[in-house]
Amino acid sequence: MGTRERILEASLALFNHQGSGNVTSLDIAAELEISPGNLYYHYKGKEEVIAQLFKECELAVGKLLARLDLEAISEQEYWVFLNSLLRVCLHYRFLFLDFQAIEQSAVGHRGNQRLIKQLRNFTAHSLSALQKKNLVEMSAQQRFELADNLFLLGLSWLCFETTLGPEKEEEEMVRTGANRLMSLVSPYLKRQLNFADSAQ
Amino acid sequence: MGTRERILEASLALFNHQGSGNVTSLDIAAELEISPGNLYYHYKGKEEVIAQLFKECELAVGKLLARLDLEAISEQEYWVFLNSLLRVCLHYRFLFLDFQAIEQSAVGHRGNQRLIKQLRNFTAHSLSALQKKNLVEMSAQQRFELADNLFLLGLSWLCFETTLGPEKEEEEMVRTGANRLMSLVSPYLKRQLNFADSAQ
Amino acid sequence: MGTRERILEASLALFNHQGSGNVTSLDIAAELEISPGNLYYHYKGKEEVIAQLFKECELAVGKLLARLDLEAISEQEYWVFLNSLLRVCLHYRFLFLDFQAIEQSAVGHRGNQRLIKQLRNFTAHSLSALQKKNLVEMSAQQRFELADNLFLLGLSWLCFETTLGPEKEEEEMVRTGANRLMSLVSPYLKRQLNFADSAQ
Amino acid sequence: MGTRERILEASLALFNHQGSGNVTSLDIAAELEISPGNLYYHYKGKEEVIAQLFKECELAVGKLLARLDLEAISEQEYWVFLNSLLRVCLHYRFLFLDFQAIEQSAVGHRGNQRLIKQLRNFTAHSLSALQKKNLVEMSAQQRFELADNLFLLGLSWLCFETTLGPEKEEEEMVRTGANRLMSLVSPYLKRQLNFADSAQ
DNA sequence: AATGAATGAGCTTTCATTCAT
DNA sequence: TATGAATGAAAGCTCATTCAT
Repeated sequence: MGTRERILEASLALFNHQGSGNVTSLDIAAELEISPGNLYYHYKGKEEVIAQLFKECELAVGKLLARLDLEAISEQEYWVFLNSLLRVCLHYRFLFLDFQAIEQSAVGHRGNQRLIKQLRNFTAHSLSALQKKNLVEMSAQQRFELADNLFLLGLSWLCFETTLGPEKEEEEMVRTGANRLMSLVSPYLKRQLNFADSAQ
Repeated sequence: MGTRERILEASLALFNHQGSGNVTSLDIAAELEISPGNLYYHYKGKEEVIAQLFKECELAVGKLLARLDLEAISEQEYWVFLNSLLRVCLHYRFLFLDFQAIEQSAVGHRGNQRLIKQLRNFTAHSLSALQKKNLVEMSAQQRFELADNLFLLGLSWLCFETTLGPEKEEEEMVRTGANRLMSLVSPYLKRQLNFADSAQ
Repeated sequence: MGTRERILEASLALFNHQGSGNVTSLDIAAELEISPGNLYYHYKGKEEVIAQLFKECELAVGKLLARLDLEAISEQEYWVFLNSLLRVCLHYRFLFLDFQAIEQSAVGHRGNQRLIKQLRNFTAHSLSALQKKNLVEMSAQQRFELADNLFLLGLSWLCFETTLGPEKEEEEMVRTGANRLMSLVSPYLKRQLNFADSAQ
Repeated sequence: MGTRERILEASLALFNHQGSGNVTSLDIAAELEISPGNLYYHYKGKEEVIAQLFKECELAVGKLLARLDLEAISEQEYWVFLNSLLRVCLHYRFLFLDFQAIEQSAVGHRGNQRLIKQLRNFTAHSLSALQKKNLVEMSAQQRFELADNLFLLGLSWLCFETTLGPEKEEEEMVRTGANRLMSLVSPYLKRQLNFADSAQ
């Protein structure tokens, strides 16, 4: 793997564990055992590394959402999709945990708003699709509130699982998160959804 | 008001708006138009200011929770209480928004865990009380999940309201937050709760 | 003398001797035996020090020129004045020697152009005054050329005296420079000017 | 053209436009679209490039002066020669503009002094020749002063034309410079010199 | 209590230069 | 010849903290 990629990888790991504000560019260089000059040869600074990671995350989320046809997919497929989405967010979790810091940086406001919008659209559309399939029963007001709550819980779950809770395997964390989200929807369901195959 | 208090006040305002990581001790001194030396006369540093604010917050939450007898209070009283609790969290919101940063500081881990525990206990006990009064109907598993979700939403609502959403009055924000929490409980309620008087 | 002033003084000396490009902010701090942090406490950086010195120079030149009434003064007075002006330029000579470097800096273009304009105006007005007093005889074209040449020689004399020539006392240098300028005018003079008293 | 030559050419252009101090070795490599390694394959560094350019300039000036027989040439020939000399100085102008920087470099002092000496000799000899031909009338003192002034103006004219004045064609600049120098001599001339043919 | 100049450690960044390929 | 990743020294700058007054 090239140094450019190794820098991203190591930075992501450090950012996720210590928060981007607690990691200096020398830390990253030291972790990779490269010189500070070499780091700056590949990226103009920590800012640019974060920006690149942000792009990666946005791209990954975008790709997932692009190929999603909420009205066509089965319940099992939806469950798999939800897990994938949370997996991506977990992978780039420092972006969500250090929200305020990122917000004030160069990537900043614009990028965040775009990403957030995509995720909020996803929760809203998910509920709409459920309703069209006559799987849930709720008022427009309830649907609106629930979509927001799902989105927020999707973000904060990261915080809970990584900062507050006990250490877990990533996959275990993803599953827990997805279940947590589904538990918000479940009281409105007309029947139990069938996730049998995938929710091993 | 004494300088010690003014420092806390100004620091809190700056921390809440810019994130504790983006505020230097000189910023605080400048805001108050006092010398940096004077700041250090009163507190050993930014860390100690944060620690003091943390203590204040913990104390405020503790006081609220101490005089709460969940089984004895009316629905209106509960509503009032919930608003008060969120008001306190909103007041000290940087503590929750900069969670990871605080976690790594001197106040750090211990304190956070204590505060978090108190809040999680509160959501769990609230649901227990509702159940004892036969106002909700849910399984033990559901109760457990819902308590966790309430707690998480209580935390993340802060992030949403202050960083993501449009600017609002503090009281407006508190009410929105409380409603958001209640919307999580409402599908399980046997009857609409009566918050009429206080939810002006 | 305060540290702010001592910084200016030491910087000016270093800049004049080594060229502003060959002096680092640490050099200045070392020269004064103060910490780099202290230097930055007083000035945001080398740029700001240069900007301040530039302002001082511009002010000094401006003050001299402001109280000059070319048509009213005697030949002796003019000679004294010319010496004063060259003394100021010599004092801040790095500004003229590192012209290109300054030009590209923050103070840069604007400031330089202003200062240059003042000095060029001075040479042009000087010749006009001489002509009004019927002391010189030249065509408009000649006057224009000579004014430009005087100005250029006034600038380059600094280079010659400090970089190329042998070391001299400042006062000696000033006198040499003034004589050099006068030697450009002398072929056009109808009679020898009387600087006797002051040209000690 | 070989890479060695292209490096000199590109460096000269960059140095002339931005000043040698504001051009890094990476800038030069980037301008040529070659790798920094390749630059260092041909020259040990920026210093050596400057040294080489200095040599070229000294050589060019030397050649011009070597084949000059001041007492034998016509007025037209002298005019052509003067233009050639200024053309060379203009071509390598950064050497004169960044005088102080060059002075402190490896090429430095020695080289500068040699080059300067050649040029000063030229102005002095030019005036002597004019006098021998009985074309000017001046005292020894005047001749000495004028020679110095011509030399200084020859240097500073570069600064004026490139940094201060409006943009011009190179040939236009050369002609302006030569005229400027002649205007210094003209008051001493017994008759107008005949440059008719060449001063198109 | 309060001031504000001073410190020094450590961070970010730049750049001339090297070296394996 | 040429590449371009890598190095390391040094510059610029920030900031928590101290200290004499």
